This record gives sequence, C-alpha cells and structure tokens, in this order.
Amino acid sequence: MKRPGSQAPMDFIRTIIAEDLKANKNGGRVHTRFPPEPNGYLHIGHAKSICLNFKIAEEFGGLCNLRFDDTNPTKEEAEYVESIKEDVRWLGFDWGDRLYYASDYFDQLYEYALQLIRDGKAYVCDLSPEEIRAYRGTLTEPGKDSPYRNRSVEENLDLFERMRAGEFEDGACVLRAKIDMASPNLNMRDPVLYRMLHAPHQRTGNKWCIYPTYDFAHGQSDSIEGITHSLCTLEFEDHRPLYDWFIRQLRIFAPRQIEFARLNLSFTVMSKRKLLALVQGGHVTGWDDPRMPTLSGMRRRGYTPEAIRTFCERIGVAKKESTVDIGLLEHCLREDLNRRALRRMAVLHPLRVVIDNYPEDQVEYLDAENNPEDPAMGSRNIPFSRVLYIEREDFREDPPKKYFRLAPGREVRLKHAYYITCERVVKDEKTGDVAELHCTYDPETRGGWSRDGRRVKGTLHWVSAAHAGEAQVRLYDHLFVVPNPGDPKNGADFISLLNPKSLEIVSSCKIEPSLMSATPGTHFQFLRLGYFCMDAIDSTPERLVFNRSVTLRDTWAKIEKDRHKADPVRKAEEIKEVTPAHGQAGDIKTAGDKIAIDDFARVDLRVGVVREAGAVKGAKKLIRLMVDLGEGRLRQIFSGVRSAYPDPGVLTGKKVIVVANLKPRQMSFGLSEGMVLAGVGEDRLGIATVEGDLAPGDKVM
RNA sequence: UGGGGUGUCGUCAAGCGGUAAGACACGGGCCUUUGGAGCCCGCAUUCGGAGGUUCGAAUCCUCCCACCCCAGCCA
Repeated sequence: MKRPGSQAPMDFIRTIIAEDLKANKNGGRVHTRFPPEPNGYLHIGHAKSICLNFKIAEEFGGLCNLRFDDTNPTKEEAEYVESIKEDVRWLGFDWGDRLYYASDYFDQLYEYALQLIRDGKAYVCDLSPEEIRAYRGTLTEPGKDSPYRNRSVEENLDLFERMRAGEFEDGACVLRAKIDMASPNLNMRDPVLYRMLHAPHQRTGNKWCIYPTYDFAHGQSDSIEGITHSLCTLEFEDHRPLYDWFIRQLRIFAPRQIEFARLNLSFTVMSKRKLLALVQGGHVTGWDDPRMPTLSGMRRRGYTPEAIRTFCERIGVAKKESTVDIGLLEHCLREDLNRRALRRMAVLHPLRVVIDNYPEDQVEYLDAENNPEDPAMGSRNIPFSRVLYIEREDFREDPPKKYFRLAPGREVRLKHAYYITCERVVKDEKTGDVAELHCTYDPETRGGWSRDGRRVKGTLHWVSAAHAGEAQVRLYDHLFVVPNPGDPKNGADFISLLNPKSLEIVSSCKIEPSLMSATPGTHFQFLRLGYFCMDAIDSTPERLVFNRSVTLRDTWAKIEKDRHKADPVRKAEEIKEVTPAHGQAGDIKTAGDKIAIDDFARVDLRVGVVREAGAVKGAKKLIRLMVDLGEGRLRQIFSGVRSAYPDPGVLTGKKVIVVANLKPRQMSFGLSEGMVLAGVGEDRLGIATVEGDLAPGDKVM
C-alpha cells in the first residue's frame, strides 16, 4: 500500500486512518494536532511528530492544529512559544488560524470537572502528596481508598469552588477522579484532575489558582478541537484508558489516540532534561549551538527544512523503540545541499604556493561553474595569480600509495585553472616544516584541460593569495563519542561522554573573494571540504564566520583509516604496547613453550562487559574501557588497541575476557585494573569478544 | 511476582497465510576538472526461541526469552 500522493509506503498510523476513513468515521474528516509544552526548544525528535501530524492532515485532506499544552504555569515561559512557532513555520508547516492553547479551555475544563463531581465521579481529597503516593499502592499491590473518597456531591462542589477561590494552600488538596484504587493500571487509581497552584499563568494571568493536570486537559482539549486522530508517544499508551474514561463520562467527542515510538538519534541526546543540562553546564553555547539537535541549532548549523523533512519521512513511524543512525540525517542533508549549494573555494589550512613561471603582476579571471549539478545556477569569475594558497593536506613530501595530490615533481590540476608541477619545497629553518612550494604551471592547460590529452590524477582547490578574504571556520563533529550517550546504562554522567573534538575552530582561513559578501541564508559547498553556511549570530563584516554543516563523503579519509588499521609497522607498536602487562601476570610462559596446567590456573580470567569505551587523550594507542566484572563497580582498563578501534564506542556492550588478578598498574592516565585479551594476526588486531549466556564476573576456563 | 508495549540485515523499516520491499551503512566496479555527485553489482535460505496448525507460517495457536514504559499535585 502506498500513501496517497507519495511513493512512501503506508505506516501503521496511516493504515489505521485510512481504515477509519473507509468506515466513514468522523464523517470522513481527519484532524490532527501538534501539542508541544512551551517549556523548551524543539528538537529533531519533535520534527518527527510535526511532520507526522501535518503531513497526515495534508495527505488525507484534513487539518492540523498547533496547540500549546500550557497547564503548568510554574514551568512554562512565553519565550518558548515564539521559538516553537518559528521552528514549525521554518519546517514549512502552516497551522492557519488554528493556534490554540490548553489554557483557552480552562473554563470548559472547569465545567467538565464540575460535571464529574455532580455525577459522583470526582472528589476533593485532602491527602498530602506523600499520602497520596502511599495510598496509591505499588506495581504489584492495589492501592487503598482515600478517606475523603466518599464525600457528598454537595461537599465536593463546595470544596472545589473554594479551591478555585484560592482558600487553600498549594498542596493542601486536589480534585481526584473516582475510578478504581485497585486497578492494575496505576493511571486509573483515582488520578489527580486539579491541583492548587498559586502561580500566575502567562496567558490567563491571575484568573486561576487551580490548574488541570495534563491528564485531565489533554484528551479533552483534543475533543474540544475535534481532533480525530491524536498521535502521541509510547509512554502515553497506559494513559489511553484514562482519557477514554473521561470522554465516556463526559459524553463528548472521542478522538482516537495512536501511539508511536519517539525518535532517538545516535551520538546525541534528545531528552529535554539532558539538553538543558548541556546548556546550563556551559558545554554548548546555548540552545542554538550548531552541535545541538535542536531545530534552532540545526538551522544555524546549515540544515535545511527539506533535509529534515526528508529524513523524517525516511525513518518511518513504528512502535519499536529505536535509534536512528545519525549518518542518515547527514545523508539527507548532503543530498539536498548537493542540489542547491553554490560551489566555492576556501582553504582551511593554507600552504603558500608560488608559480615561478607566472608573470609577476598578472591576474586572470577564470570562469567557474556555481553548481555542476545545475547549469542554471550559472558561473562566477575567480582571480588567479602568481601566489596562491592550497590546502596543507594536499601536499606530501613522501606521498603514500594512492595519494593523488601534490608531491615533489608531481603534476596536479588546480580546479578551473591550470595544471601545476611542484618543483621545489621551501622549509622553515627552525621547525623543518614545509613553508612554501615553488611550482610551474602549463599555460596550455588554462581552465584545467590539457590539449595533449595527458591526464592528472588529482584536482586541488586553491585561492589567490592577493585576492583572498579571511574567515573563521567552525568544524563540527558529533557531540558525543558514544553512539548511545542517553542510554541509562552509560551512567548518569553522560556529560563525561561529550566529544572533546565536537568543535574545532580554524582561524585565518583563506576564502575566494565572492564569499566576502555571503549572507547567512546561503548554503555553500567549499570544494572538497564540505557544506558550509555563514553563522547567523557570530559572523560580522570584520570577522566572517562559517559553520560546517556536514562534510563531503571522504573516500580518501577512509582509505587512510583502513591503511592505518592494517599498517604492519603500527601493529608492531601496538603489540609492544600490550606486552608489558604480560609480565605482571606471574611466570606465564609465552606461546610456544608448554606450561603446566597449574601455571595457567594462576590467571584469573573473567567475563567482563564493556560499559564505556573511549579514546585516551594524549595517547595515540590507548583506549580506556570501563568494564563490568560483576563486582558492583566498574574497572578501568587501558588497552593499546586504539588502531583497531578508531571509534572505541563500538566496544560498548561487548563481552570481553579480562585478566582479573593482575596487579593494578598506575599509568599516567590513571590506574589500569586488569587487562583485556586481544588477538594479533598478520593484518589484524582486535579485542577478543565472547558470546553466549555469560554474566559479568563469570570465570573463563 | 501487576499492567501496558516491542522483538524482521550493522541501523531504520516494509510485510497482514503463498514462499523476505526499500533506505542508510558496508564491500566491489564504472565514470569523473570536487578522492564530491552519478551509475552498476553485491549484501537476511531467514524473521527473539521452542513446539504446534497448514499443502504452505515472519504472518495463525501455545509456551518461553529479552528489552522498554507506568507507583509526579511533570508533560
């Protein structure tokens, strides 16, 4: 089955709606809503819900409302309302004139409460919050009825009116539904409907000092708005019987609630609490820090609404809790930006190149296409002259195999310009670093084509030194070093999992002249580097700042990474790194010699589960593992296998074998309390992992 | 040990009794004035496990296992 007007397959929600339509429920009407609480900024997880609600309405010829669930004046702020509206609009959705607030319905909700009281279905309860909790029972034991449960209708009416009049202190009493204190569903054990809250509300001011709970407000708000399909996240599944109970008791329009799994993204966190902790802890510069998964952060980073919408479509909707690979998000951005970004040249780490045979004062303006994907985007002129900058990375004195860039004596193409050949390397006398290159160019290759048909393997980006502008460039990487920083198994201190390299600031980058007049709304591809946009906040005419939205796919980086992994020289070093620990295990003979079984028995091998794994700052070869050996605490173990695990996070959750009775070894990075077994082969190095029904601490024999 | 959910490729995700879509990732190749883009090929004999029903099961039944959510006067 396909969605109407789309190639995407039907998801379970659309299937349900289509069935409802077929059964002529709600007179063929489809009406959804996006109901944020104005207590924080929207993030990519909200985008999933926004896309779902607005697109479903669109596809089925219905409407989608924007409604703020503002039932708790102590937590919500008007500031958030504006940012949320801006974000939804930015994503490209329109709620028309249907902007609502749960607080719009406070009068009606109050009437509903009165109705329940009159019907003997609600009562005022004087139990303290602690008592209510105690009376509620537990997951396995039923609760007890409140002593106030059987107050008369008249008394309840009087008390509730006095609650409304503000006669009681906060917490002194609440209005509760009278349902069933023995229900296996805790939500049905006489839930609170109204609580005393002497707090001004940003929309209703001082009109109320009692406020409905979310549970009492949400379903009825949906009902009032005639919402046919109320889409929400999984945790509200248990609340559905309660919402349906309210609707039934009140005899009002019944929306149909459907729950779906919220979005989790790898290498970031999504909970409001954690995002707030990042902001308040100063780990990011604010809610709109380009590393944040907030829509305002992503917008600043250079994400487009189209990319986010495509992403939301591709991840699908289901009830399975899952974590989407952030690579998919990045893919969607690249896909969109490839089509629309203007190609420009910028050099992040400049290396001076002098074209010795190019006339001293000559300047040529060369034609350069703006986007090879779309000729309609036209072209621009870029200046070429005797002194240029190229990327430092694009020159190697001693080029490895498959390195196609510049090296002594080698010829490459400068994009849109000429073939050049490296003739001479000038070095800094003190440091020995490459300071400058002297090259010659072939005047016959103007535009980058050679008449004689000779080919070059590499094409470099460049900027004319005399014409270059300067800019600061901010390179972003994943916020966390592990794929699942939000996982409770990673411990409460998810802050320790932050990626120290999530932001790299590169100053004094050289940019082609046309970039000097860039504006924040424009997306660029800096050739061979990635997609960039001007920072909307920090960029000034005096100091231009560009954010890297996402890198280009980089197959060369992959080649180098693989090479690094397989490099036999490096491997030998790894082995040395591992070796010292051997000596401490006692008189264990190394492979080759036969040992007595008693010797082996001295080594206490245990199954360990890796709970955390990360690189060690300042140590190229080490990774740090926090391993669970079932001892009620984690052991810190350093292992020299970094080359095999450029991303040590992949080890998290793996079962490994630990030599558990080694004398702890003090290293400069900390105490290493054991050793994990690893295998070393011709082209391999890796930690041995085990499978099977083994628990942390199990003895390995 | 109560209730509500979920388990299909490394990650998402179709499938609804007729013999495992697609996407990302990954591997290989072609092409290329971005090692970008594009194009082509490969990538689950198997659907948490075990039984059963059936000519036929990821889909139906039974039991089991794992994971998530619920004891706010938060939403």
